[in-house]
Amino acid sequence: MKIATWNVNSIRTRLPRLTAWLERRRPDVVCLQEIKVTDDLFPHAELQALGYRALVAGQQTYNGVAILTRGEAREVARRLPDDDDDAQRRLLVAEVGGLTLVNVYGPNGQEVGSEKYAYKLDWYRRLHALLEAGASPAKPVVLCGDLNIAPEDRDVWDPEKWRGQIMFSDPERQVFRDLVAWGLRDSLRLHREEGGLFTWWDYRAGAFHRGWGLRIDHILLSPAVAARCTAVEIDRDERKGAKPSDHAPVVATLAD
DNA sequence: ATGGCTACTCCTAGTAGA
Repeated sequence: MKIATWNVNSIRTRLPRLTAWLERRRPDVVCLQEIKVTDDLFPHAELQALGYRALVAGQQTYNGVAILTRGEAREVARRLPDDDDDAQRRLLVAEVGGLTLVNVYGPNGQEVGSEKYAYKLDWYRRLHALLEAGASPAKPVVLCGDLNIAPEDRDVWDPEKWRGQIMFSDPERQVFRDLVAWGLRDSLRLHREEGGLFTWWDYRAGAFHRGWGLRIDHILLSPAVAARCTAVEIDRDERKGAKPSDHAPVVATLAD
């Protein structure tokens, strides 16, 4: 079973690349972030043609998450407990293939100390509360998505330049450690120890070419799932070529 | 030294992303 996460930065703009990648990769489950489309305009037909059904928590212009599956999926939650109906669409929880799958698009935070930064930290506090109340690390849990947090120095192209900056500030890194402490493993680090494994590169300044990236997209697994995880890959080729997302997909393979 | 792109919108400038 292959589980993937990809911030596509607009599913409508990215549809040709998404469908080509799905045909080539054939993942069983795909968590998408930043689909930037309302539920009624989600491209169900194009994805159904490739054998995927979709759960969608969409929003106009900003945010929006979806889960694509080849098999059955049951929606469990589409917002944090204390979010109201028009809250930012950043969460989708489903039961898929015996797993509790938590698809996360973490707030960016804009700038350390800003209102959006406070929202980011509070959003993660509430996500942690959701996990505490509604899930157990003793069960098969997959939490994945664009967390907008680079957890360690080796996850940043220039840690000294980034230290204290958005996505790499100490409170944000603590958020990531809190998720791990709750009972999740950073799946990529089960297999790879080296630095330079990035999932996002700024569109500007030729950042991809220069290797100026961050690892902010993650697949976290509870121990029972981690034990089945045989490989984790970053499809960095998806950052190349015409009209790429600024994020690359991450794909975890689980043994049956 | 700075910013360098992309995608969105009751669109052609402003906001946001990260």
